[in-house]
Amino acid sequence: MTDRTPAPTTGKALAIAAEVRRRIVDREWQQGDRIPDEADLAIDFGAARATVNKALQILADEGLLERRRRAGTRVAVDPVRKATLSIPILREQIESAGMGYSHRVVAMQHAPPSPEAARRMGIAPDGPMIHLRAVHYGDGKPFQYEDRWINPAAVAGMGTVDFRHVNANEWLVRNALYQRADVTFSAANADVRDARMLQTRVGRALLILHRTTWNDAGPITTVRIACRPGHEIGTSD
Amino acid sequence: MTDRTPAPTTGKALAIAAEVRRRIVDREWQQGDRIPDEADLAIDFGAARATVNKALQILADEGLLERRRRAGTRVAVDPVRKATLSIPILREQIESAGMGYSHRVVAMQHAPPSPEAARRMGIAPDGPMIHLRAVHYGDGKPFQYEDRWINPAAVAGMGTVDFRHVNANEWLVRNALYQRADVTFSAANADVRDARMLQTRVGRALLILHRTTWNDAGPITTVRIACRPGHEIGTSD
DNA sequence: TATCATATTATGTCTATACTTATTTTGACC
DNA sequence: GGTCAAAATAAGTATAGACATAATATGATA
Repeated sequence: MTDRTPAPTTGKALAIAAEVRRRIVDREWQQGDRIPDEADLAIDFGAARATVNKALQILADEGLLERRRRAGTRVAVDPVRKATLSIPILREQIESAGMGYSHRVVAMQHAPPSPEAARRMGIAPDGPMIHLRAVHYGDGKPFQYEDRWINPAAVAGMGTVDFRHVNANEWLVRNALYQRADVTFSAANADVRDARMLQTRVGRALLILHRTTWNDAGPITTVRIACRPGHEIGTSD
Repeated sequence: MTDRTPAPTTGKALAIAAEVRRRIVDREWQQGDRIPDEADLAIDFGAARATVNKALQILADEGLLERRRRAGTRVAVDPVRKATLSIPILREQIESAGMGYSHRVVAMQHAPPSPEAARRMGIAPDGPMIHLRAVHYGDGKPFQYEDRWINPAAVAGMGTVDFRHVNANEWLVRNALYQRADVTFSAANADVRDARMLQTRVGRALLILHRTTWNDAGPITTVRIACRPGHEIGTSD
């Protein structure tokens, strides 16, 4: 968090991107300004146009530039930069923190999805699904309580898996690659069940993460994850 | 094969990426497998190696492939795919929902940062900063309560701005481009002040967003945003 | 003056080639 | 068998050239 290399200058394209970024941040090129075209920049920087193109693409992806054919490249007026959020497998997170990971399935049954689960998956609440509730522990202390619905129709071979003994998240990550995912953050006061599972008081504010994934065959799984009190999830860019 | 175009496959590189993604998702190439090298794929797909390289880079960025020089390209064992989180300007969010936006500064003073603010900015809590508290409304109802510290040393010309009348977030977005940002999500029970500002009860679970930005000159601003009860922030990929 | 077809232009994309770099293979040598 | 240096290899990156495409600028026409 503390080391902040101002110029990650490995590679000519990245060096050019860094220099252009500096000019924008230092307001040499102001918001809304048209910047020189790729051909000119290529001459200025002594690089091929393809290299300049790559550099400017990077900055456009960051949201710092807006590019349109023929119209040229402009510094974005409202530079909404995007942060990348990666949700690692909890086991790895816990183990990389030097703690021992464990995991306990609290309940498992076959049932039609709850109205909310069906809404998140964007389907009618009819077909039977696997309903799983589990707690993840680090060094014996509860870290996350998950309430998950799994659509057996979405992945072949799911019928033979006993999710009472297999970590559902990890199995799904490895065996049911999704094509689209949806993640939302919210907050909720712990209800009786949340409080019991996470060993905290009813009413404590919990960070709630809803995650739903889909593939060709439809929704794969939707899960509500309640994080232990005080937990933070961060993205850095 | 060729008549099946379900994905927006404009561009040869994107088409190749889509096809490789399909092979992975359909498990023709399994996790951990080494896939053919760029030169072979270039022949298979009838493309230049640079084009295949671009396609595979996309998938590596998505987290679906792991690439190492000389060692080749493998399907990721734990395909942790990344979601992109973009935090738009609240005014735009509210106005695009067809609501009227307004904004009220509750307090503004010059003071050394709180210990927590200093910690988030990674500095010693000494120099004077601007401390601002404001509420953002949509159709007169409170949407977010923000508690912000601004470092006047980080941006030239900040001294002349009266943040009582200017939207600090928008001014900063336009005038203090950052080079690094840090965003974390957490949850908190509304304290007396949160509850008053957001017109809710003490103890309600609130989604809290901490956001800190830096440039060359050091930290620009750090803000704690308390969202109205029930608010969700989502990312989709 | 307004409208529409045409030319122009900046970015988008692909290609072929070349060279660089990290890593693994190999093989000589002890 | 073990060690280490050299060869081989696959990705990383850059380049010049080419054509495609979308948007703008221009000029002819009504």
